[in-house]
Amino acid sequence: MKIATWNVNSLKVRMPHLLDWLGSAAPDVIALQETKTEDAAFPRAPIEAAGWHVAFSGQKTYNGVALLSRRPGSHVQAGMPGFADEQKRVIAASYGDVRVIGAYVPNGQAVGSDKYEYKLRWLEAFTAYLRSELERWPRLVVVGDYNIAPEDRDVHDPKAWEGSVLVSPAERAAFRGLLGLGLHDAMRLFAQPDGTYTWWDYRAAGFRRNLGLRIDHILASAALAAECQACTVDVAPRKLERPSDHAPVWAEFTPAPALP
DNA sequence: ATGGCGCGCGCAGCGCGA
Repeated sequence: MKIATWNVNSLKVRMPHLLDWLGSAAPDVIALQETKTEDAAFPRAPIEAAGWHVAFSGQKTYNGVALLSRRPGSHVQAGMPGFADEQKRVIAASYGDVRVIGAYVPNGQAVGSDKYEYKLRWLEAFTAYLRSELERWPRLVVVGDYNIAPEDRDVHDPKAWEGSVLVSPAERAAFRGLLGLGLHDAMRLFAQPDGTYTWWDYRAAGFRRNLGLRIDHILASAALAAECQACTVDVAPRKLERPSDHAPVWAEFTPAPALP
């Protein structure tokens, strides 16, 4: 089972890139972030015409998440129960016994800002939510734009970024808290080249110079981490005309064959 | 990298992203 995540930075604008990538990469499930589309205007037709089932939770202009899958999901849930939030940032569905949660973690804008405080509160609620989801769904994958670069090796210039939003100690502690639930960073299950990132600033030729951050992640519960065969960033779509500033990330999970 | 771009909204220029 191939599970992917991609912050598309506007689903409407990125539709051609998305459909191309779905065709070539052929994931079973992909989580999208920053669809920036209210539900009534969600462009289901071209997606369904390409053979995908969809679940989505969006709003005008900002945020918005979706799950696209080859087979229909069950137990679809938007948002986190018990955390009232106008901002559409979470959607979950199950595919067989595999639970997939797609998340768009708040950016936080600047350390100490109201948006940063909201980010930390949000991450606290997310941690509690994942704890309860793990109890119900031991085969859990949590994917999305976490807006956190977990370690210095996930940052092109750790000195320049030190202490700023996306790398601040409190954000990194929150990320470690997610790992502490028993989730595993799928990318780190395999050796990766130095300078493996998932986001590059549009400005200053950030991508060409590989001035990036690794902030999009696939976290897998122990049961699924044991079945993870690969995890990769596909930078190809970032090279296209009018790209998203994020690249898709995917992981392949294959259960061990049953003993004879 | 002080910013530089790209998005939505809406028709000018601003808020936001990371």
